[in-house]
Amino acid sequence: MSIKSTEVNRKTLKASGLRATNQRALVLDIIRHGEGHLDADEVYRRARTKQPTLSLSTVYRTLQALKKLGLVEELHFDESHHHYEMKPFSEHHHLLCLGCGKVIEFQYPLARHVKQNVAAAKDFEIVSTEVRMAGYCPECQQKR
Amino acid sequence: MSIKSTEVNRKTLKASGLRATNQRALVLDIIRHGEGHLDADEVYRRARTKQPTLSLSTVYRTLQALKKLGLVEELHFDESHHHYEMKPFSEHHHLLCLGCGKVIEFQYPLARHVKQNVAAAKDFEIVSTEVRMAGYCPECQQKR
DNA sequence: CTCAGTGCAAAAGCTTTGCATAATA
DNA sequence: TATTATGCAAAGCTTTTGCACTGAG
Repeated sequence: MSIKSTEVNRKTLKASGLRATNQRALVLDIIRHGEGHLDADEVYRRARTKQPTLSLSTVYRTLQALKKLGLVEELHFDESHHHYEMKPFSEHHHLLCLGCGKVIEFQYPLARHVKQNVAAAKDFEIVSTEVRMAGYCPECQQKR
Repeated sequence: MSIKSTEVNRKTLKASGLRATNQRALVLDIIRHGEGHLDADEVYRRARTKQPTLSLSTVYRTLQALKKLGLVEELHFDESHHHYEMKPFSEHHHLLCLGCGKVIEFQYPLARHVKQNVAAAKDFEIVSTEVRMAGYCPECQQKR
């Protein structure tokens, strides 16, 4: 974590009305640079390398706080735990490999169109859209 | 649970290579007529009214078995537990109300098209597609 | 008769919470 | 200084597992 990104994160936190603690700046930084989809435990393990006294409860509490602020998104891929990532400005979607668990993001430009259609048909005010696909990546296709 | 539906379920189970126990027939029946999205505990509670000795572990084990067979689908809507429903022949998708938690299913005919596009672009062999949207239903829009 | 399936109880994740202490604004 | 946040430990929920017993084929 660079000094600079810490600064940015502290500002983000303050702007959101939260106290800018080292723990929160660190968690935010890890998710920001997390490339993909970190679960709480992974965030915890990475954070401990920088700040060994940090507790898992703080990670969970921070994740909840960031989620509530809309800074971070909680994803439900697999069976038993959640993943977190920075909330994107352009919506993006996920491709999950059933063989190796790899997650690939993709853009899906038709999403807005679908959203409008469904909103009109169901009289729903739609806040978010997610397309999830599962299958086998090239590597795992060969293995089978 | 009618005699008839029990019969159907027993046949389904046998055809799948599982032993047709009363517990399994009952669980399958509950999901089949479950209108929407039952979690394990709800299946358990409903099942106990018919068969009070049934255990929660059996419900879980049956759910896993049915999922593995592809008869039942496990959904990941909210935070801490799963929902189950019969796997449809035509893919369908979900609209979740953030106000009241109601889940609405909808068809999305473009899914196949999207699937082909993504499969081609990513060289992925796609097994399943799910579109999930979250927002506010008409009732909850008024309340806000 | 044999083996798959069940019930019970205990364990195993993941996540949340109570409370005293520490740090921020 | 007045809160808000943290760490620790304990509890809570959902789900899984070991084992002896039961029931389906």
